[in-house]
Amino acid sequence: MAKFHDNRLRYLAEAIRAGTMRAASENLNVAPSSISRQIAQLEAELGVPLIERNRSPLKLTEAGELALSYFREFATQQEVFISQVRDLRGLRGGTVRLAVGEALIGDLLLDTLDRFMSQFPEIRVFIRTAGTGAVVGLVLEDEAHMGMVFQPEPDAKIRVRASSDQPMKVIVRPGHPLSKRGSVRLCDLEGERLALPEASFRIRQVLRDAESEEQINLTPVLVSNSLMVLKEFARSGSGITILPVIAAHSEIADGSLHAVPIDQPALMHTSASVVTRLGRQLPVAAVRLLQKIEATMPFLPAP
Amino acid sequence: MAKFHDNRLRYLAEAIRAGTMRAASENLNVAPSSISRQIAQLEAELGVPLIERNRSPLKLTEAGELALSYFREFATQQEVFISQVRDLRGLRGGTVRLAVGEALIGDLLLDTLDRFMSQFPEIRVFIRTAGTGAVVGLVLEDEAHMGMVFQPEPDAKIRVRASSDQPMKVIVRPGHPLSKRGSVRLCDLEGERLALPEASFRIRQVLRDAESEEQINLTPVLVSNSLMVLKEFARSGSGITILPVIAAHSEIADGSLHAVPIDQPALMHTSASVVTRLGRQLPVAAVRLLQKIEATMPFLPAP
DNA sequence: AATTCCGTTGCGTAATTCGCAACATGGAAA
DNA sequence: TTTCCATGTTGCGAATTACGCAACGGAATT
Repeated sequence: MAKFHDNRLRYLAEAIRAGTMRAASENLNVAPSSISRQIAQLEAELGVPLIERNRSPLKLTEAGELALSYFREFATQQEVFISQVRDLRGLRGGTVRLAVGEALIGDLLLDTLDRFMSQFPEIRVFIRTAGTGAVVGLVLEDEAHMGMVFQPEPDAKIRVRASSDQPMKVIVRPGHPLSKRGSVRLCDLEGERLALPEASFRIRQVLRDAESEEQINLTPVLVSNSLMVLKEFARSGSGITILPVIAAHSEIADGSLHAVPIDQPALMHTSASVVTRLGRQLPVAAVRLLQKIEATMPFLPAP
Repeated sequence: MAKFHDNRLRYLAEAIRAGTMRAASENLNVAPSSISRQIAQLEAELGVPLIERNRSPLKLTEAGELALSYFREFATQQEVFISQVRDLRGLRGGTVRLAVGEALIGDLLLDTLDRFMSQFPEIRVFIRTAGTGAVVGLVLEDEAHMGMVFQPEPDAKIRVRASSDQPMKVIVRPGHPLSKRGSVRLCDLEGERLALPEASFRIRQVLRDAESEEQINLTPVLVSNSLMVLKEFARSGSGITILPVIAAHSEIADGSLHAVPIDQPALMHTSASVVTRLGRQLPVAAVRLLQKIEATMPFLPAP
């Protein structure tokens, strides 16, 4: 009977992640020879090559892909198990790895995170911010337990645990002519000095869809990869920007910015979601954080 | 980081299954000392006792239950993985373990199984017959990949993959007075000489529910744990019996027995189901058999 | 009180895995 | 083309780990 000493697969996974066996050997603090041997031995046991030889960076064969996804499943299961045991011992520790889209990393999230961490002081939290696509990738590869993203594209391997409406609105300085209006249409903005995120941002993609539906073309005068810059641009009165409300939550709350609804279906029905990989069990610590987020933030449980 | 050399958990699982470490040591062909040591070491790594000492047969602690169910998950995942690799190598082999309720083990199943086995000659099939409850138990403990049962009780951990209506009917010899009628009511049978399965059979339990709804009491003159005996009793003309139609499928098809519908909701809406453990992935071989069963037998895909 | 079956522990042995070093190979730069 | 650098692979001795055998202590049964 095969004995998949977990090291075999772990070495394989790290070798792929790092690109070369030698890099993996440093990350894992083992000799390169061990990596090579264990992978070769695993191939012998399975009777199938797992990596394509004579290539750099390392590339998996079809069987290798199977092995890697099996290892990921195995690893998350083990993580859940040891987490449950720890919890049963009364040790309330644990680790949560969270990936957050740029638009959502604001006071709203940080406040609930603060409360969470003071309620469970032993739980360590890792937060990684990235673009929507990268966040989804981190979740799919089990490098993050949960992801919080704005308007993720539907994906069969992604499970939406919670989601809340986050319409995109025009963000203006109080006193700006537009701030008087109850709502604006997209074409009303054509004359305005507009600041927008870079084209890679999901916010921008959603906006582009709306533009083509309205058959107009918005050309920004300022483009940035920092939402802070966009908001500062609006606050200074130099012009306006368009963001999901959560991205400017605190500024809207303290009155330094004002949000005007846009009368455009594609922009009104956007939402922010908490997502996990489909089929993945979460460690106890992650479950607690998820519950906290569902309870504290204006998120509604998914159907 | 913990290294759960799979042996540790395998020894624990077998020790529990067998009841004592010594019995497990014989089943696994290892010294009893190894069993004891590996379990002790696992406990040390986890920091939690897994079995209650000074007890015979061995009993798991709460953490032990966690460990065992983790091991089961791990084992089925590994099985799926090696099965996928085998399949990818072009070796069409594999093993399917099937648990079948007594009422369903008839020509219908055996014929489709025959066709399946000649289409995939390299796949080995294990069939185990048992009562409805035992079949469900085998599925829940991963000792069978799939179970085929008559009217299983709803269970949160059980997933119904397919199911077909299998009403219970009166089984009589052709020419019997009842065989002329299009349907009978339960009270019509009170005077008849009746043969029924033992009280432990699910068939009998369903029937009992129907009796109390109609407020009558059927007393059999013959009780057996063999459905064959009941059918022979009816065929000889000594009396009648009540069975789901699938249990007498071949006899009804060749005309040696006749089935008369019973006008009683609880008996008309019974069904037979193919079930698996919720969340369990199936090896390729098992998937193939499942597809065959869905396609060939009068089963409809579950919603 | 004697017996039996159980789990546990000490100790020497066998099997795996590892690190170090030398070797083979392939692609990029000179 | 040749040189050179980084990578994967293999040989060998050391370290770690799992194992079998035998003896021991405890609990239940006869």
